[in-house]
Amino acid sequence: MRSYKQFCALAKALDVIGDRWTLLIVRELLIRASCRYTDLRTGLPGIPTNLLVDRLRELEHAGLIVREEAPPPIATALFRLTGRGRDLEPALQALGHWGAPLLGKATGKDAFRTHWLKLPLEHHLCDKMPGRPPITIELRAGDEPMTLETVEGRVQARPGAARAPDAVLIGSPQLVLAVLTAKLSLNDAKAAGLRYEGDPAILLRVQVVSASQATNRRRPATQTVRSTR
Amino acid sequence: MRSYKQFCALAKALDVIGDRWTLLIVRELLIRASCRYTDLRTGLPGIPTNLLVDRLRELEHAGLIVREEAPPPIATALFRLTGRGRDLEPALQALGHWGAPLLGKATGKDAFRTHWLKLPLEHHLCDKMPGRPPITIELRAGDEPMTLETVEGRVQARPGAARAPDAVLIGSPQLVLAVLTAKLSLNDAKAAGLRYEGDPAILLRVQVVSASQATNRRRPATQTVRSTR
DNA sequence: CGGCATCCACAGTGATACTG
DNA sequence: CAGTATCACTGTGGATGCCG
Repeated sequence: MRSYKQFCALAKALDVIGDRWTLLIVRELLIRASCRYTDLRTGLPGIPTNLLVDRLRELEHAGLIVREEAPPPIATALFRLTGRGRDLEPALQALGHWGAPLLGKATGKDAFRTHWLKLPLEHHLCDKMPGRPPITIELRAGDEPMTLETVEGRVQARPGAARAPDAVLIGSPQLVLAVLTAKLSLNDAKAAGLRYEGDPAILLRVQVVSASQATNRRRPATQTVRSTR
Repeated sequence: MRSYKQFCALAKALDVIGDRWTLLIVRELLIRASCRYTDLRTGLPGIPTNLLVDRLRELEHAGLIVREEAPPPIATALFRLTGRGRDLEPALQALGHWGAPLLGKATGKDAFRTHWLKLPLEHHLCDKMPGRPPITIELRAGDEPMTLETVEGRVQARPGAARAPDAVLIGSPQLVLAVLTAKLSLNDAKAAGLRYEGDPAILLRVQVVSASQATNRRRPATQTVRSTR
Protein backbone atom coordinates (compact mmCIF):
# COMPACT_ATOMS: atom_id res chain seq x y z
CA MET A 1 0.00 0.00 0.00
CA ARG A 2 1.11 3.49 -0.70
CA SER A 3 1.84 5.54 2.37
CA TYR A 4 -0.36 8.52 3.14
CA LYS A 5 2.78 10.38 4.17
CA GLN A 6 1.05 12.15 7.01
CA PHE A 7 2.48 12.65 10.49
CA CYS A 8 -0.61 11.22 12.14
CA ALA A 9 -0.91 8.02 14.15
CA LEU A 10 -4.09 6.96 12.39
CA ALA A 11 -2.57 7.48 8.96
CA LYS A 12 0.53 5.54 10.02
CA ALA A 13 -1.64 2.69 11.26
CA LEU A 14 -3.50 2.61 7.97
CA ASP A 15 -0.20 2.58 6.11
CA VAL A 16 0.36 -0.81 7.72
CA ILE A 17 -3.06 -2.40 8.07
CA GLY A 18 -5.15 -0.40 5.60
CA ASP A 19 -4.71 -2.80 2.74
CA ARG A 20 -7.60 -4.91 1.62
CA TRP A 21 -7.84 -8.27 3.45
CA THR A 22 -5.11 -7.39 5.94
CA LEU A 23 -7.31 -6.91 9.00
CA LEU A 24 -9.28 -10.02 8.15
CA ILE A 25 -6.06 -12.02 8.20
CA VAL A 26 -5.32 -10.56 11.61
CA ARG A 27 -8.83 -11.59 12.66
CA GLU A 28 -8.11 -15.19 11.70
CA LEU A 29 -4.88 -15.21 13.66
CA LEU A 30 -6.53 -13.62 16.70
CA ILE A 31 -9.11 -16.39 16.64
CA ARG A 32 -6.79 -19.31 16.03
CA ALA A 33 -3.43 -18.19 17.42
CA SER A 34 -1.64 -20.51 15.05
CA CYS A 35 -2.74 -21.10 11.48
CA ARG A 36 -1.58 -23.11 8.56
CA TYR A 37 -1.84 -21.53 5.14
CA THR A 38 -4.87 -23.68 4.49
CA ASP A 39 -6.58 -22.64 7.70
CA LEU A 40 -6.23 -19.07 6.55
CA ARG A 41 -7.67 -19.85 3.14
CA THR A 42 -10.74 -21.55 4.54
CA GLY A 43 -11.18 -18.82 7.14
CA LEU A 44 -10.99 -16.15 4.45
CA PRO A 45 -13.44 -17.24 1.77
CA GLY A 46 -12.99 -15.14 -1.34
CA ILE A 47 -9.35 -14.18 -0.95
CA PRO A 48 -7.21 -14.82 -4.03
CA THR A 49 -4.25 -17.00 -3.21
CA ASN A 50 -1.68 -14.57 -4.50
CA LEU A 51 -3.10 -11.81 -2.34
CA LEU A 52 -2.94 -14.02 0.71
CA VAL A 53 0.72 -14.69 0.07
CA ASP A 54 1.40 -11.00 -0.56
CA ARG A 55 -0.32 -9.96 2.64
CA LEU A 56 1.41 -12.58 4.73
CA ARG A 57 4.75 -11.34 3.50
CA GLU A 58 3.82 -7.73 4.20
CA LEU A 59 2.57 -8.59 7.66
CA GLU A 60 5.72 -10.51 8.42
CA HIS A 61 7.85 -7.65 7.15
CA ALA A 62 5.87 -5.21 9.30
CA GLY A 63 6.50 -7.39 12.34
CA LEU A 64 2.89 -8.31 13.02
CA ILE A 65 3.24 -12.01 12.33
CA VAL A 66 5.93 -14.65 12.26
CA ARG A 67 6.07 -17.79 10.19
CA GLU A 68 7.35 -20.77 12.11
CA GLU A 69 8.73 -23.78 10.37
CA ALA A 70 6.98 -26.97 11.29
CA PRO A 71 7.38 -28.39 14.77
CA PRO A 72 7.84 -32.11 14.00
CA PRO A 73 4.27 -33.46 14.30
CA ILE A 74 3.07 -31.08 11.57
CA ALA A 75 4.63 -30.96 8.16
CA THR A 76 3.99 -27.36 7.33
CA ALA A 77 4.70 -23.79 8.28
CA LEU A 78 2.57 -22.03 10.86
CA PHE A 79 1.68 -18.37 11.09
CA ARG A 80 1.12 -16.62 14.38
CA LEU A 81 0.78 -13.07 15.62
CA THR A 82 3.58 -11.29 17.38
CA GLY A 83 2.80 -9.15 20.43
CA ARG A 84 2.59 -6.16 18.17
CA GLY A 85 0.04 -8.01 16.05
CA ARG A 86 -2.05 -9.01 19.04
CA ASP A 87 -2.08 -5.36 20.11
CA LEU A 88 -4.48 -4.80 17.25
CA GLU A 89 -7.24 -6.65 19.08
CA PRO A 90 -8.81 -3.57 20.73
CA ALA A 91 -8.99 -1.86 17.35
CA LEU A 92 -10.55 -4.94 15.78
CA GLN A 93 -13.08 -5.19 18.57
CA ALA A 94 -13.97 -1.53 18.20
CA LEU A 95 -14.45 -1.90 14.46
CA GLY A 96 -16.44 -5.07 14.94
CA HIS A 97 -18.62 -3.43 17.54
CA TRP A 98 -19.29 -0.60 15.12
CA GLY A 99 -20.02 -3.00 12.29
CA ALA A 100 -22.34 -5.27 14.27
CA PRO A 101 -25.54 -3.39 13.34
CA LEU A 102 -24.70 -3.96 9.69
CA LEU A 103 -25.17 -7.69 10.17
CA GLY A 104 -28.88 -7.01 10.40
CA LYS A 105 -29.30 -6.52 6.67
CA ALA A 106 -27.12 -9.42 5.70
CA THR A 107 -28.24 -10.95 2.45
CA GLY A 108 -28.03 -14.55 3.48
CA LYS A 109 -25.68 -15.02 0.59
CA ASP A 110 -22.71 -14.10 2.76
CA ALA A 111 -20.12 -16.70 3.59
CA PHE A 112 -19.98 -17.78 7.19
CA ARG A 113 -17.55 -19.63 9.43
CA THR A 114 -18.62 -20.45 12.95
CA HIS A 115 -15.28 -19.54 14.46
CA TRP A 116 -15.91 -15.91 13.46
CA LEU A 117 -18.27 -15.76 16.43
CA LYS A 118 -15.43 -16.22 18.87
CA LEU A 119 -14.20 -12.64 19.17
CA PRO A 120 -17.57 -10.91 19.44
CA LEU A 121 -19.01 -13.48 21.82
CA GLU A 122 -16.04 -13.50 24.17
CA HIS A 123 -16.13 -9.73 24.09
CA HIS A 124 -19.80 -9.31 24.88
CA LEU A 125 -20.83 -12.28 26.97
CA CYS A 126 -20.01 -12.91 30.59
CA ASP A 127 -21.00 -15.37 33.29
CA LYS A 128 -23.46 -13.64 35.58
CA MET A 129 -23.27 -16.39 38.20
CA PRO A 130 -19.57 -17.06 38.51
CA GLY A 131 -20.11 -18.80 41.85
CA ARG A 132 -22.19 -21.59 40.38
CA PRO A 133 -20.69 -24.63 38.68
CA PRO A 134 -19.48 -23.84 35.17
CA ILE A 135 -21.77 -24.44 32.21
CA THR A 136 -21.30 -25.37 28.59
CA ILE A 137 -23.34 -24.26 25.60
CA GLU A 138 -23.01 -25.68 22.13
CA LEU A 139 -23.74 -23.60 19.04
CA ARG A 140 -24.56 -25.06 15.66
CA ALA A 141 -24.83 -22.28 13.17
CA GLY A 142 -22.45 -22.97 10.34
CA ASP A 143 -19.69 -25.16 9.03
CA GLU A 144 -18.70 -26.57 12.41
CA PRO A 145 -20.08 -26.48 15.95
CA MET A 146 -18.67 -24.12 18.54
CA THR A 147 -18.68 -24.47 22.31
CA LEU A 148 -19.05 -21.76 24.95
CA GLU A 149 -17.73 -22.41 28.43
CA THR A 150 -17.84 -20.24 31.55
CA VAL A 151 -14.45 -19.73 33.13
CA GLU A 152 -13.86 -17.42 36.07
CA GLY A 153 -16.74 -15.14 35.26
CA ARG A 154 -15.87 -14.94 31.60
CA VAL A 155 -17.07 -16.90 28.62
CA GLN A 156 -14.63 -18.76 26.43
CA ALA A 157 -15.39 -19.98 22.96
CA ARG A 158 -13.63 -22.81 21.19
CA PRO A 159 -14.31 -24.67 17.97
CA GLY A 160 -15.81 -28.12 18.20
CA ALA A 161 -18.77 -29.80 19.84
CA ALA A 162 -19.29 -30.12 23.58
CA ARG A 163 -19.31 -33.47 25.32
CA ALA A 164 -22.28 -32.84 27.58
CA PRO A 165 -23.66 -29.39 26.83
CA ASP A 166 -26.11 -27.77 29.25
CA ALA A 167 -27.79 -26.16 26.27
CA VAL A 168 -27.63 -26.33 22.49
CA LEU A 169 -28.56 -23.57 20.04
CA ILE A 170 -29.25 -24.58 16.47
CA GLY A 171 -30.08 -22.15 13.72
CA SER A 172 -28.82 -19.51 11.33
CA PRO A 173 -25.89 -17.37 12.44
CA GLN A 174 -28.26 -14.39 12.55
CA LEU A 175 -30.60 -16.11 14.98
CA VAL A 176 -27.92 -17.56 17.23
CA LEU A 177 -26.16 -14.22 17.43
CA ALA A 178 -29.38 -12.29 18.02
CA VAL A 179 -30.36 -14.53 20.90
CA LEU A 180 -26.97 -14.48 22.59
CA THR A 181 -26.75 -10.72 22.34
CA ALA A 182 -30.35 -10.38 23.57
CA LYS A 183 -31.52 -8.62 20.46
CA LEU A 184 -34.16 -11.32 20.25
CA SER A 185 -35.92 -13.13 23.09
CA LEU A 186 -35.64 -16.88 23.12
CA ASN A 187 -39.29 -17.25 22.27
CA ASP A 188 -39.12 -14.83 19.36
CA ALA A 189 -36.07 -16.64 18.07
CA LYS A 190 -37.81 -19.99 18.35
CA ALA A 191 -40.70 -18.56 16.40
CA ALA A 192 -38.20 -17.47 13.77
CA GLY A 193 -36.76 -20.94 13.45
CA LEU A 194 -34.16 -21.34 16.19
CA ARG A 195 -33.98 -24.67 17.94
CA TYR A 196 -33.04 -24.64 21.61
CA GLU A 197 -32.30 -27.67 23.76
CA GLY A 198 -31.86 -27.33 27.50
CA ASP A 199 -33.00 -25.17 30.39
CA PRO A 200 -33.75 -21.58 29.26
CA ALA A 201 -32.12 -20.35 32.48
CA ILE A 202 -28.78 -21.51 31.11
CA LEU A 203 -29.05 -19.00 28.32
CA LEU A 204 -29.94 -16.16 30.70
CA ARG A 205 -26.77 -16.79 32.65
CA VAL A 206 -24.50 -15.70 29.81
CA GLN A 207 -26.82 -13.66 27.59
CA VAL A 208 -25.70 -10.08 27.21
CA VAL A 209 -27.49 -7.53 29.36
CA SER A 210 -28.60 -4.46 27.49
CA ALA A 211 -27.92 -5.56 23.96
CA SER A 212 -25.26 -2.88 23.72
CA GLN A 213 -23.13 -2.56 26.83
CA ALA A 214 -21.31 -5.35 28.56
CA THR A 215 -17.96 -5.90 30.17
CA ASN A 216 -16.23 -9.17 29.77
CA ARG A 217 -12.90 -7.62 29.11
CA ARG A 218 -9.92 -7.85 31.24
CA ARG A 219 -8.91 -4.21 31.30
CA PRO A 220 -6.13 -2.70 33.34
CA ALA A 221 -6.45 -0.60 36.46
CA THR A 222 -7.98 2.55 35.09
CA GLN A 223 -11.21 1.56 33.58
CA THR A 224 -13.40 3.54 31.29
CA VAL A 225 -16.80 4.73 32.28
CA ARG A 226 -18.79 2.00 33.88
CA SER A 227 -22.41 2.19 33.02
CA THR A 228 -23.96 2.18 36.41
CA ARG A 229 -27.33 3.67 36.40
CA MET B 1 -15.36 -0.93 -2.48
CA ARG B 2 -16.23 -4.48 -3.21
CA SER B 3 -17.91 -6.25 -0.35
CA TYR B 4 -16.13 -9.13 1.34
CA LYS B 5 -19.47 -10.93 1.49
CA GLN B 6 -18.75 -12.41 4.88
CA PHE B 7 -21.23 -12.62 7.74
CA CYS B 8 -18.80 -10.99 10.16
CA ALA B 9 -19.12 -7.63 11.87
CA LEU B 10 -15.53 -6.68 11.12
CA ALA B 11 -15.89 -7.53 7.45
CA LYS B 12 -19.13 -5.55 7.28
CA ALA B 13 -17.43 -2.56 8.89
CA LEU B 14 -14.61 -2.76 6.38
CA ASP B 15 -17.14 -2.94 3.57
CA VAL B 16 -18.16 0.56 4.62
CA ILE B 17 -15.00 2.26 5.89
CA GLY B 18 -12.26 0.06 4.43
CA ASP B 19 -11.71 2.18 1.35
CA ARG B 20 -8.59 4.22 1.06
CA TRP B 21 -8.90 7.74 2.55
CA THR B 22 -12.30 7.05 4.10
CA LEU B 23 -11.20 6.87 7.73
CA LEU B 24 -9.00 9.92 7.29
CA ILE B 25 -12.04 11.88 6.14
CA VAL B 26 -13.84 10.73 9.25
CA ARG B 27 -10.84 11.89 11.27
CA GLU B 28 -11.16 15.38 9.83
CA LEU B 29 -14.85 15.53 10.65
CA LEU B 30 -14.27 14.25 14.17
CA ILE B 31 -11.76 17.02 14.69
CA ARG B 32 -13.70 19.85 13.13
CA ALA B 33 -17.35 18.81 13.50
CA SER B 34 -18.25 20.88 10.47
CA CYS B 35 -16.07 21.15 7.40
CA ARG B 36 -16.22 22.88 4.09
CA TYR B 37 -14.94 21.01 1.08
CA THR B 38 -11.83 23.13 1.22
CA ASP B 39 -11.22 22.42 4.89
CA LEU B 40 -11.24 18.74 4.02
CA ARG B 41 -8.79 19.23 1.18
CA THR B 42 -6.30 21.10 3.31
CA GLY B 43 -6.75 18.63 6.16
CA LEU B 44 -6.11 15.71 3.79
CA PRO B 45 -2.92 16.59 1.95
CA GLY B 46 -2.38 14.23 -0.94
CA ILE B 47 -5.97 13.25 -1.65
CA PRO B 48 -6.99 13.57 -5.29
CA THR B 49 -10.04 15.78 -5.68
CA ASN B 50 -12.08 13.18 -7.49
CA LEU B 51 -11.48 10.66 -4.73
CA LEU B 52 -12.58 13.17 -2.11
CA VAL B 53 -15.82 13.73 -3.94
CA ASP B 54 -16.34 10.00 -4.43
CA ARG B 55 -15.74 9.26 -0.75
CA LEU B 56 -18.01 12.05 0.44
CA ARG B 57 -20.80 10.67 -1.66
CA GLU B 58 -20.21 7.15 -0.41
CA LEU B 59 -20.11 8.30 3.18
CA GLU B 60 -23.31 10.25 2.73
CA HIS B 61 -24.96 7.26 1.10
CA ALA B 62 -23.81 5.05 3.97
CA GLY B 63 -25.34 7.46 6.46
CA LEU B 64 -22.11 8.49 8.16
CA ILE B 65 -22.17 12.12 7.09
CA VAL B 66 -24.66 14.72 5.94
CA ARG B 67 -24.08 17.67 3.69
CA GLU B 68 -25.86 20.79 4.86
CA GLU B 69 -26.53 23.65 2.54
CA ALA B 70 -25.11 26.93 3.69
CA PRO B 71 -26.52 28.56 6.78
CA PRO B 72 -26.70 32.25 5.66
CA PRO B 73 -23.38 33.65 6.98
CA ILE B 74 -21.42 31.09 4.96
CA ALA B 75 -21.83 30.70 1.23
CA THR B 76 -20.98 27.03 0.92
CA ALA B 77 -22.02 23.54 1.81
CA LEU B 78 -20.89 21.99 5.07
CA PHE B 79 -20.21 18.37 5.88
CA ARG B 80 -20.74 16.91 9.31
CA LEU B 81 -20.86 13.48 10.87
CA THR B 82 -24.11 11.82 11.82
CA GLY B 83 -24.37 9.99 15.12
CA ARG B 84 -23.49 6.82 13.31
CA GLY B 85 -20.40 8.50 11.97
CA ARG B 86 -19.33 9.78 15.36
CA ASP B 87 -19.71 6.25 16.69
CA LEU B 88 -16.54 5.47 14.81
CA GLU B 89 -14.48 7.51 17.24
CA PRO B 90 -13.57 4.61 19.57
CA ALA B 91 -12.34 2.62 16.59
CA LEU B 92 -10.32 5.57 15.34
CA GLN B 93 -8.82 6.11 18.76
CA ALA B 94 -7.91 2.45 19.02
CA LEU B 95 -6.26 2.48 15.62
CA GLY B 96 -4.48 5.72 16.42
CA HIS B 97 -3.27 4.34 19.71
CA TRP B 98 -1.89 1.32 17.90
CA GLY B 99 -0.26 3.48 15.24
CA ALA B 100 1.35 5.94 17.65
CA PRO B 101 4.64 4.02 17.96
CA LEU B 102 5.02 4.25 14.20
CA LEU B 103 5.37 8.02 14.48
CA GLY B 104 8.81 7.40 15.93
CA LYS B 105 10.38 6.59 12.60
CA ALA B 106 8.66 9.37 10.73
CA THR B 107 10.82 10.60 7.89
CA GLY B 108 10.32 14.28 8.47
CA LYS B 109 9.00 14.45 4.94
CA ASP B 110 5.49 13.69 6.11
CA ALA B 111 2.82 16.31 5.84
CA PHE B 112 1.56 17.71 9.11
CA ARG B 113 -1.43 19.72 10.27
CA THR B 114 -1.52 20.89 13.86
CA HIS B 115 -5.18 20.05 14.32
CA TRP B 116 -4.33 16.37 13.90
CA LEU B 117 -3.04 16.54 17.46
CA LYS B 118 -6.50 17.19 18.83
CA LEU B 119 -7.83 13.62 19.03
CA PRO B 120 -4.74 11.97 20.52
CA LEU B 121 -4.10 14.77 22.99
CA GLU B 122 -7.65 14.97 24.26
CA HIS B 123 -7.64 11.21 24.54
CA HIS B 124 -4.42 10.91 26.50
CA LEU B 125 -4.04 14.07 28.55
CA CYS B 126 -5.97 15.03 31.64
CA ASP B 127 -5.84 17.73 34.27
CA LYS B 128 -4.27 16.26 37.39
CA MET B 129 -5.23 19.22 39.55
CA PRO B 130 -8.83 19.87 38.59
CA GLY B 131 -9.37 21.92 41.74
CA ARG B 132 -6.86 24.59 40.79
CA PRO B 133 -7.67 27.45 38.43
CA PRO B 134 -7.71 26.33 34.79
CA ILE B 135 -4.60 26.67 32.68
CA THR B 136 -3.85 27.25 29.05
CA ILE B 137 -0.99 25.90 26.96
CA GLU B 138 -0.16 27.00 23.47
CA LEU B 139 1.45 24.64 20.97
CA ARG B 140 3.36 25.80 17.91
CA ALA B 141 4.35 22.78 15.89
CA GLY B 142 2.99 23.19 12.41
CA ASP B 143 0.84 25.21 10.10
CA GLU B 144 -1.14 26.93 12.83
CA PRO B 145 -0.96 27.19 16.63
CA MET B 146 -3.17 25.05 18.83
CA THR B 147 -4.34 25.76 22.35
CA LEU B 148 -4.89 23.31 25.21
CA GLU B 149 -7.24 24.26 28.03
CA THR B 150 -8.16 22.42 31.19
CA VAL B 151 -11.89 22.00 31.64
CA GLU B 152 -13.45 19.99 34.44
CA GLY B 153 -10.50 17.68 34.80
CA ARG B 154 -10.16 17.14 31.10
CA VAL B 155 -8.03 18.80 28.48
CA GLN B 156 -9.61 20.39 25.45
CA ALA B 157 -7.75 21.31 22.31
CA ARG B 158 -8.80 23.96 19.84
CA PRO B 159 -7.09 25.50 16.84
CA GLY B 160 -5.67 28.99 17.24
CA ALA B 161 -3.37 30.86 19.58
CA ALA B 162 -4.07 31.49 23.25
CA ARG B 163 -4.53 35.02 24.62
CA ALA B 164 -2.45 34.62 27.74
CA PRO B 165 -0.98 31.12 27.77
CA ASP B 166 0.52 29.76 30.97
CA ALA B 167 3.05 27.90 28.86
CA VAL B 168 4.11 27.71 25.23
CA LEU B 169 5.70 24.76 23.46
CA ILE B 170 7.52 25.44 20.22
CA GLY B 171 9.15 22.76 18.13
CA SER B 172 8.65 19.93 15.70
CA PRO B 173 5.49 17.85 15.99
CA GLN B 174 7.65 14.92 17.12
CA LEU B 175 9.12 16.88 20.01
CA VAL B 176 5.90 18.51 21.14
CA LEU B 177 4.09 15.19 21.07
CA ALA B 178 6.92 13.34 22.81
CA VAL B 179 6.98 15.86 25.66
CA LEU B 180 3.22 15.94 26.18
CA THR B 181 3.01 12.15 26.21
CA ALA B 182 6.00 11.97 28.55
CA LYS B 183 8.08 9.94 26.15
CA LEU B 184 10.70 12.65 26.57
CA SER B 185 11.50 14.71 29.63
CA LEU B 186 11.29 18.46 29.24
CA ASN B 187 15.05 18.77 29.57
CA ASP B 188 15.75 16.11 26.99
CA ALA B 189 13.31 17.75 24.62
CA LYS B 190 14.93 21.12 25.14
CA ALA B 191 18.27 19.55 24.37
CA ALA B 192 16.72 18.20 21.19
CA GLY B 193 15.53 21.61 20.11
CA LEU B 194 12.21 22.23 21.83
CA ARG B 195 11.55 25.72 23.14
CA TYR B 196 9.48 26.02 26.29
CA GLU B 197 8.16 29.21 27.82
CA GLY B 198 6.54 29.22 31.24
CA ASP B 199 6.67 27.33 34.51
CA PRO B 200 7.65 23.67 34.02
CA ALA B 201 5.04 22.73 36.63
CA ILE B 202 2.34 23.73 34.15
CA LEU B 203 3.45 20.97 31.85
CA LEU B 204 3.47 18.37 34.62
CA ARG B 205 -0.14 19.15 35.39
CA VAL B 206 -1.42 17.79 32.07
CA GLN B 207 1.46 15.57 30.91
CA VAL B 208 0.40 11.98 30.51
CA VAL B 209 1.30 9.64 33.35
CA SER B 210 2.73 6.36 32.17
CA ALA B 211 3.20 7.22 28.53
CA SER B 212 0.65 4.61 27.64
CA GLN B 213 -2.43 4.56 29.84
CA ALA B 214 -4.71 7.47 30.66
CA THR B 215 -8.39 8.22 30.87
CA ASN B 216 -9.72 11.47 29.69
CA ARG B 217 -12.84 10.16 28.09
CA ARG B 218 -16.20 11.75 28.42
CA ARG B 219 -19.08 9.43 27.56
CA PRO B 220 -21.84 8.90 30.03
CA ALA B 221 -24.03 8.16 27.02
CA THR B 222 -26.05 11.28 27.62
CA GLN B 223 -24.79 13.72 25.06
CA THR B 224 -21.92 14.07 22.70
CA VAL B 225 -20.28 17.45 22.62
CA ARG B 226 -21.48 20.98 23.04
CA SER B 227 -18.28 22.34 21.67
CA THR B 228 -19.27 25.90 20.87
CA ARG B 229 -19.27 27.87 23.99
C1' DC C 1 -11.63 30.88 -5.08
C1' DG C 2 -14.68 26.83 -3.93
C1' DG C 3 -16.52 22.68 -5.88
C1' DC C 4 -16.38 19.72 -8.67
C1' DA C 5 -15.86 16.65 -13.64
C1' DT C 6 -12.77 14.40 -16.93
C1' DC C 7 -8.88 12.04 -18.65
C1' DC C 8 -5.14 8.91 -18.39
C1' DA C 9 -1.14 5.93 -16.68
C1' DC C 10 -0.56 2.58 -13.59
C1' DA C 11 -0.66 -0.09 -9.27
C1' DG C 12 -3.63 -3.14 -6.86
C1' DT C 13 -7.18 -6.68 -7.10
C1' DG C 14 -9.68 -10.91 -8.34
C1' DA C 15 -10.37 -15.16 -10.89
C1' DT C 16 -8.32 -19.03 -12.66
C1' DA C 17 -4.79 -22.10 -14.06
C1' DC C 18 -0.60 -24.26 -13.04
C1' DT C 19 3.47 -26.44 -10.24
C1' DG C 20 6.93 -28.65 -6.79
C1' DC D 1 -0.58 -28.68 0.59
C1' DA D 2 1.46 -24.43 -0.26
C1' DG D 3 2.18 -21.70 -2.98
C1' DT D 4 3.49 -19.20 -8.44
C1' DA D 5 2.06 -17.40 -12.70
C1' DT D 6 -0.92 -15.14 -15.79
C1' DC D 7 -4.09 -11.79 -17.11
C1' DA D 8 -8.43 -8.91 -17.36
C1' DC D 9 -10.08 -5.51 -14.79
C1' DT D 10 -10.92 -1.78 -11.40
C1' DG D 11 -9.45 1.70 -8.26
C1' DT D 12 -6.09 5.15 -7.35
C1' DG D 13 -3.22 9.12 -8.09
C1' DG D 14 -1.87 13.02 -10.64
C1' DA D 15 -3.09 16.57 -13.71
C1' DT D 16 -5.97 19.62 -15.78
C1' DG D 17 -10.30 21.84 -17.18
C1' DC D 18 -14.71 23.90 -16.25
C1' DC D 19 -18.12 26.87 -14.14
C1' DG D 20 -20.51 30.04 -11.02
